[in-house]
Amino acid sequence: MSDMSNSSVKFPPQDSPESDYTAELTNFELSDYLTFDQWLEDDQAVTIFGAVQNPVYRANEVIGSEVSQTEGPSNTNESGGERKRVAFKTKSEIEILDDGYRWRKYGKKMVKNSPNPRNYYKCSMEGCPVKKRIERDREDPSYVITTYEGFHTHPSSS
DNA sequence: CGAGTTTGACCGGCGC
DNA sequence: GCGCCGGTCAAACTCG
Repeated sequence: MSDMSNSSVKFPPQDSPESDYTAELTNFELSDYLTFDQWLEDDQAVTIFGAVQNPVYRANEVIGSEVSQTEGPSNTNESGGERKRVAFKTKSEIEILDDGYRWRKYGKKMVKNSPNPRNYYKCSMEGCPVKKRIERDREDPSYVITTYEGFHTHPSSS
């Protein structure tokens, strides 16, 4: 499968109405093998998918803003353990989405509940605790589940 | 030559 | 206490 004539990452929102993605995320069913602390709200998801062609890039901005606003009023404020885990599903044929950051793959694991392997990425920048987990949907291989953990403390440099 | 990828091994938590 | 399962490490290899 190599129908990617464009070198740039292209997302299919143009092909389908964004409302379709909204419904997709709204009716998304959380699998048993997936345990996320938080999923993107419908509103955020809609904004993300309808704003740019690269939802991952938007997701990073959303995560950063959310953490900035969340930091402070926390009854369980761990010492320097501020990590935000956000996950969302995207319809894409490729799993390596260019979000403006450089990632280094540090592991691949085969989950039992899914015939597809799970890839573990970490930001190449040292001091950046951001980790990314990419996995394909078990029922819809056309969908890619991306999970971000933490947020970048440095500007994106592609 | 170096950064990044690959792959199996290792480890720690949890359930039984 | 043992086995399963998910996550990480690290040595070797590949590619630019």
